[in-house]
Amino acid sequence: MRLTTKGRFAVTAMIDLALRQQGGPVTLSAISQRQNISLSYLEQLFGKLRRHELVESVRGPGGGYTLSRLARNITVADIIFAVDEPIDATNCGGKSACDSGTDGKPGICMTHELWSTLNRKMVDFLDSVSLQDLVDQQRLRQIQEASKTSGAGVRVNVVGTTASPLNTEPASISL
Amino acid sequence: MRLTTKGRFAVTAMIDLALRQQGGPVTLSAISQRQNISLSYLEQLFGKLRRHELVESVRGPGGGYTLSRLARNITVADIIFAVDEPIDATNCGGKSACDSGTDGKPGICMTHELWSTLNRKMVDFLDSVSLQDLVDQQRLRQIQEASKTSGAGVRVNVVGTTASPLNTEPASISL
DNA sequence: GTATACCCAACTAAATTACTCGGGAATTAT
DNA sequence: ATAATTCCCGAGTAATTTAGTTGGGTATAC
Repeated sequence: MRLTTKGRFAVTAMIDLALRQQGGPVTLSAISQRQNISLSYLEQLFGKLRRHELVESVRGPGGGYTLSRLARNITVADIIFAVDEPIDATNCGGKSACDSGTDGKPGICMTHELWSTLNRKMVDFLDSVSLQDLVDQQRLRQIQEASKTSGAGVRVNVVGTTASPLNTEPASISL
Repeated sequence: MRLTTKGRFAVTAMIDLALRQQGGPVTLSAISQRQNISLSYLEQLFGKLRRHELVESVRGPGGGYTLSRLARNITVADIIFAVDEPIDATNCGGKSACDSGTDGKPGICMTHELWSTLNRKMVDFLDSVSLQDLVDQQRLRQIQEASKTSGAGVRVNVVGTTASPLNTEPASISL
């Protein structure tokens, strides 16, 4: 699992899409302007997202992209794997004396195994965070931002946010 | 936080160092041969690790590198940050109309904020995994590997492994 | 039939990765 | 002293990735 700015672009664009798609398909040019990502780059990313069946496209005027599943059922790991196909982590693949150290000790090829546990844990973690979690978090931020400018005291009870690694704050927040 | 093969090389080399340093300083050429990483590349990585005070160097014959702290007190996040200094995640830094969307809605600059929660959670996770956790995991694998070849039934009680995200298996394993 | 919008392939500049080369400087052993 | 070992450092470099451009298409709504 790699984690680069490419994956960040994809996740950011998917959050933008999830936040806006209730009004019909969202165009890439709109996402491009809002998120400041070049249109052609978005086209490439969404080509991969579509081929991995995370989004669906509608052509023609009024067209754009929609999520092909509920945001709750799309994980960050799904998005990152779609745009950033995994590389093989072996760098001694049949190359040299892989299973014998030079010091005579009964060496095991560590390079194959050392990273795997951590990598699997990372994937598990990113798979536990859904797009909906990030959308909820973003909506919370927007509400908090609005409260700072208005100054009016409003109590908002956020429901439907299931327990997730991202929801460490209580669901009911005072504004 | 980026997660590339560069960070994987650094973590792998640090596990190798932690596994061997009880016999004095470990040379980079030994790590290079065992882990199949070029010596000069290791020198660059360990230059950064040393400047971030994760390792200490001893020059001359019999020299090499040792950990500058206990493996328990070095986290994966420490290593990755040392070799892969973080980039700024803002791509609209003072560039254009950052706080107003083109659709007239009271847009907040999402690009600044969208990734931050996930990124912080990733850092928290990688900061919860210590080098010692990975060493313990690797030692367990070596014992399990040895038991497959010998076939003798031995019960090993692994102590001193504090609870961590990586130690999901019971500490006492039957071989 | 025209504007919208997705679709696609090739190309490119800049950055990063992983590595090589060629020297130093500090330390130990002889 | 001298030699061997090992860290230290900077410059250079081929391959890859990133992020973007260009220039076309195709499907659809009006």
